[in-house]
Amino acid sequence: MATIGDVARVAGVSRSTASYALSGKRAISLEVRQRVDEAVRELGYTPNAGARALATAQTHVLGLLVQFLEDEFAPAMLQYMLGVSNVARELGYDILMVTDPDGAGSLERITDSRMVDGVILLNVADDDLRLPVLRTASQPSALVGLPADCTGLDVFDLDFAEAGRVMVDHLADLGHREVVLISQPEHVVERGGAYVWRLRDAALAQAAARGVLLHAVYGEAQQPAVGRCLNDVLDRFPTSTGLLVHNEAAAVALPAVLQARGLTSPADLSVIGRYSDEFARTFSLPYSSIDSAPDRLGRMAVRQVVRRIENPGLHEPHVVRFIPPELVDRASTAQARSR
Amino acid sequence: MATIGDVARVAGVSRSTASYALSGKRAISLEVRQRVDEAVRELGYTPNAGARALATAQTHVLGLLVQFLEDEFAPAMLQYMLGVSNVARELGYDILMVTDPDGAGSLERITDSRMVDGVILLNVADDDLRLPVLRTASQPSALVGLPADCTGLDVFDLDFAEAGRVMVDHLADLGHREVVLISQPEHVVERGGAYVWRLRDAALAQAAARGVLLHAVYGEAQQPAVGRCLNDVLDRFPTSTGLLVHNEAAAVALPAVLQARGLTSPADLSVIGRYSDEFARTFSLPYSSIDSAPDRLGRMAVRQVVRRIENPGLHEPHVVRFIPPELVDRASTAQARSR
DNA sequence: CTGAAAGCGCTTACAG
DNA sequence: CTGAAAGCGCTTACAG
Repeated sequence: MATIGDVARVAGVSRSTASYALSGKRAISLEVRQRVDEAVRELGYTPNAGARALATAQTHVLGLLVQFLEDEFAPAMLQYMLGVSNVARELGYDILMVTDPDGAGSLERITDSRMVDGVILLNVADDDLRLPVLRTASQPSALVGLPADCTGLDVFDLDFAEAGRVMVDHLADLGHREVVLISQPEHVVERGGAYVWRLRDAALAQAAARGVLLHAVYGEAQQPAVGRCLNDVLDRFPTSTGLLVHNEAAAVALPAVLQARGLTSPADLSVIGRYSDEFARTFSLPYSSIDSAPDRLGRMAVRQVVRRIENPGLHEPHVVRFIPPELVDRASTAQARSR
Repeated sequence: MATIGDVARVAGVSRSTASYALSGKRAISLEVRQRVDEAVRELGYTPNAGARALATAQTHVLGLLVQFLEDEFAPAMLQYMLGVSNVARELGYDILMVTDPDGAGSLERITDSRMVDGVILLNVADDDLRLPVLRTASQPSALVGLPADCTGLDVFDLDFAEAGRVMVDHLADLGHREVVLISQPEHVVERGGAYVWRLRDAALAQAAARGVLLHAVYGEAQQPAVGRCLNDVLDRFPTSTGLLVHNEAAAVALPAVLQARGLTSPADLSVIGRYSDEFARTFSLPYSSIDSAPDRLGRMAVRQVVRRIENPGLHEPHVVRFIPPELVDRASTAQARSR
């Protein structure tokens, strides 16, 4: 493999001149620049990333920490990963993907060894073990998901509380008086998935305020439990006219369950989910939904990390940014009537 | 951040001794080893990955090239990615994930700049633009998926031809005389997805040999086209008693379609899919299937690349390895009867 | 506008 | 069993 020394020799200049000609960091005579460019072409020269990283203390790599947990629906995570990866590439960064179940350990490893310039954390838990590591790391980072303590962290998340209110308001406005909310499995909450109760508690409060009876239940994440759970809920709350689905696996399973019971939405049941547009397309989900906007959140997180990486001077205060929920109407809700 | 120089100073030894004490590459007195270990702990020392890569010409990073194409079902790719990522970690490698649509360009970039020690390619096309790049790269690589020309490449794939035969045999043995095969969208074939016709052609040949009338049709990859297509197929071939689904999106959509038409499997229709166990679980697919074994293929590919990386001496011939299809019985097939 | 030199943080022959 | 030194391939002050 050709080195910059080879380029310099072929172009008949010093290594520093060759380097500057390539980086454009100082003025170079047209003639020299052309000779260098020519040498680069001739040799097929590409700078060695490791050497550059060592010299500049910048790897142009971002760590992406994902966890695939049993009680979460894996395909939903993919959306976030792709969002992050695509934006990173636009901004000139590569992605080191870490799927290790021992997130904290891996995080420490990739930051301490300076493999990455910054880090993006997905599926953040309330009391995430990775956060202490992150706070002592010297690289900037951003979270997608809200932990209990945001001190010293940049955090991006959907405003789940507002999402809960929007869902309830939407059905209340249509005259629904009894509604069921199916959340993620209870285990997700125990593990620190605060978004579950953030949405649920706000929904409950709003329901109370609007005079709506809201039954909040935990769902399941894997089949066949999901299907059973949905049937169970429909059996237990026969007079409910609305269904809020804060659970991707349940949303995916719902069409078959409704069909089996001879129910149609919105005629028999008004349904609102919470998933991205892309997700709805992939699984052909016919329900209106609060857009979880994974691409947008991924984009915000990456941008923020890159800003901090590239402007080490500015010590801007850390931000906690909630994006407002948007209801994508797929005509799965209607005026309430009894089932 | 502490360097090995700091460690050496604190331990009162030379940098080389500190380095050897850590790598274990030469005998070190117990006392010195302890002093070095103590210094490492005290300073929280972690070797700088870039510097090590420069010195050893090994990054311990593997490139993982994935493409998310419109006409493929994204969640199916995830299985392969996780398989690769997990095995890589077991073997001490990190994953640089590249999702760039310009696979060839990205591949050249990460190999030429020596960001990776080796490369794993997913969704390989018959005439894949990335292959010429791979052949000139100095790092070893492995493909999951069979291209037209395997020269100089290590290739791992499911034996799709045999899979087609197994599917047909299974139904033929049960007395089915007319069967439909739904493949991936035609566009996948045009793009070079040879696995589609490898399975189809073998299925057609076997069907002819067994006296089975096999209708081979292309499916769709996205809703709502998938559902329409399935209904269409069931309308067009009303006397078929078996359905072979070589199309993840169609498999996911099938339960709802059958239910809507009042059909049950296997009573009304014997169904065999082709997807992994994990996929079946995630989507609650009740159909027997040829296991696509993404984890196993990922594991084989990574192992092979790592073997080549770590034994640069042995110039073993390249391998093209097909794994034999296994039918996972989920009781969705039965003796043929007319619909 | 260009060059010689130092330095980034490691590893590993070479010497003793 | 240990150390001094060279080298991996870049970048970037320092000098002219």
